[in-house]
Amino acid sequence: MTIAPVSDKAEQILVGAMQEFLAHGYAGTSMDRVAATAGVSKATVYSHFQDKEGLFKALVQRLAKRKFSEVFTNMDDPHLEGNPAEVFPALGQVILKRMLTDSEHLDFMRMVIGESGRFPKLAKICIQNLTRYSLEFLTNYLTSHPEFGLPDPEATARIILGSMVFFIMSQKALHGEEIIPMEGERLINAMSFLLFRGTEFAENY
Amino acid sequence: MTIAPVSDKAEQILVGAMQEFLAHGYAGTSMDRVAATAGVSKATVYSHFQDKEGLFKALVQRLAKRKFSEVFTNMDDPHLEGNPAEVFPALGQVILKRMLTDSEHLDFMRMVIGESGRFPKLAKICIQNLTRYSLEFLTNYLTSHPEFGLPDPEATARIILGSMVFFIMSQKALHGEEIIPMEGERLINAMSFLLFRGTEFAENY
DNA sequence: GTCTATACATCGATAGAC
DNA sequence: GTCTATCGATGTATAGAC
Repeated sequence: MTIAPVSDKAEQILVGAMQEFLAHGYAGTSMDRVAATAGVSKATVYSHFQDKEGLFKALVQRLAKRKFSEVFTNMDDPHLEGNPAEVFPALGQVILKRMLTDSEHLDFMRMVIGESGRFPKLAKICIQNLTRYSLEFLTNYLTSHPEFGLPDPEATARIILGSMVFFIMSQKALHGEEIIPMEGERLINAMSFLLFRGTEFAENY
Repeated sequence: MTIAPVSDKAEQILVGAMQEFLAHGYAGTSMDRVAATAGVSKATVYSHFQDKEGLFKALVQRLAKRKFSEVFTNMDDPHLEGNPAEVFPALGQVILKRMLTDSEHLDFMRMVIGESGRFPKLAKICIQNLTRYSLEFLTNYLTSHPEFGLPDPEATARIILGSMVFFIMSQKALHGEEIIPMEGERLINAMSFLLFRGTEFAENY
C-alpha cells in the first residue's frame, strides 16, 4: 500500500526533497537544489509547500510512516509461532539485515537524530511511528512466549532493539566497520544466548 | 588532566565554536556567530583556524577525547572487584546517569551522528576514542569475571552498551520520554536478569 | 595579532509574465 | 499552475589599517 500523493508535482518535489535533505541535512539543503533535483522551478516548490520548514516536515512525516513498514513487513505471519529457539535468531537476522542494507533508512536515522535538537516535534513523530511500533512488536512476541520467563518483557524489548540499532549506528552510520569489526550474526547469537540460558531452550545454546 | 590549549585565543574560539556547532550543526553554524560567541572578530577566527571545516574538525577531535573520560572516569577502581551481582547494576546505573545528565554529551552524539555522512573521518575518530574504549572497558569487565559464563563477551558488551545508548537516544535525544516512558532502572534490571539467569548469581534475580 | 570593512556567492522567498 | 527574474539578507573568506 503506497500513500496517495497530493498531486503528481507534489510527489515529484517530495522525491527531490528526500534526496537533498537526506544527503545534506536541513540547513545544508537549499531550495534551489531541491527544485533542480525535482525538475521543477523554485516557485513551484513554494506553491505546493509553505516554506522550507513546511517541506521538511512533510517529508519527515512521510518517511517515518514508510520506514517502519519496510523493516517490519511480513512479520505478523505464522512464522512467529514456531520454536522460539529457532524463530528468534532468524527474526533478529532478518530485522538486522533489512536495516543494514537499506541505506535510505540509515540516512533517515542520521538526519532525524541530527535535527532532533532543532525539530523535537519531528523526532517525536519518528518515535511514535518507528520506535514505538518496533518495541510493541518485540514486546508482543516476548509476552506471547512465556517460555522466555522474562520478568519485564517491555524492558527486554528495548535491550533487543537497542543492541541492534546501536550495532547499525556504530558499524554503518559512524563507519566503525574497519575499526571495531563484528559480524551481525555474533550479536544475534549473543542475544539469543542471554534470552535462552536458564530456560527450556537452554540446550540449544 | 586538561588538554593544553594552543593559545588563550584559540581556546576562547573553541569554546564559542562548541556552543554554536553543538546547537546548530555544521551547516547551520555561521562563522559570524562563532566569532561573536567567542568574543573575537571573524578575522581572528580565520587567523587561528584555516577555515570553517578546519575549526569544526579541531573541535570534534577535542570533544571526542574529552567525552570518554567524563563518562568512564573512576571506573578502574577496586569497586569493580566486588560481587558482580551487586557491582554490575550499580555500574550500569552510574554510566546511564552520567550520559543522561550530561546534555553536552547528548548534543555531541546528536551532532556526530547527524554529520557522520558528510564527515566520515570525524565519525571514525569518535568510534576510536569513545565507542571502542567503552566496549573494551565492558569486555574487560565481563572477561575478568568468568562467573558470567558468557561464550562471547565482546558481543555481549555491544548488547550492554547498545541498550544503554539506545535508551538515551530514544528517551532524551529523540524526546521519547512522554511517548514511551521508562525508568532507567528497569533497563538495568532487565539487563542484569539476562546476565545472571542460569549463573551462580541467579538467586538474586 | 587583532580589528573594521568589504568582496563575492548563495540563501529563502516572492513578484509578475505566460 | 508554472515559469523567469529578482529582492534583501546572510553566508564564507579576505584585504588592509592599527
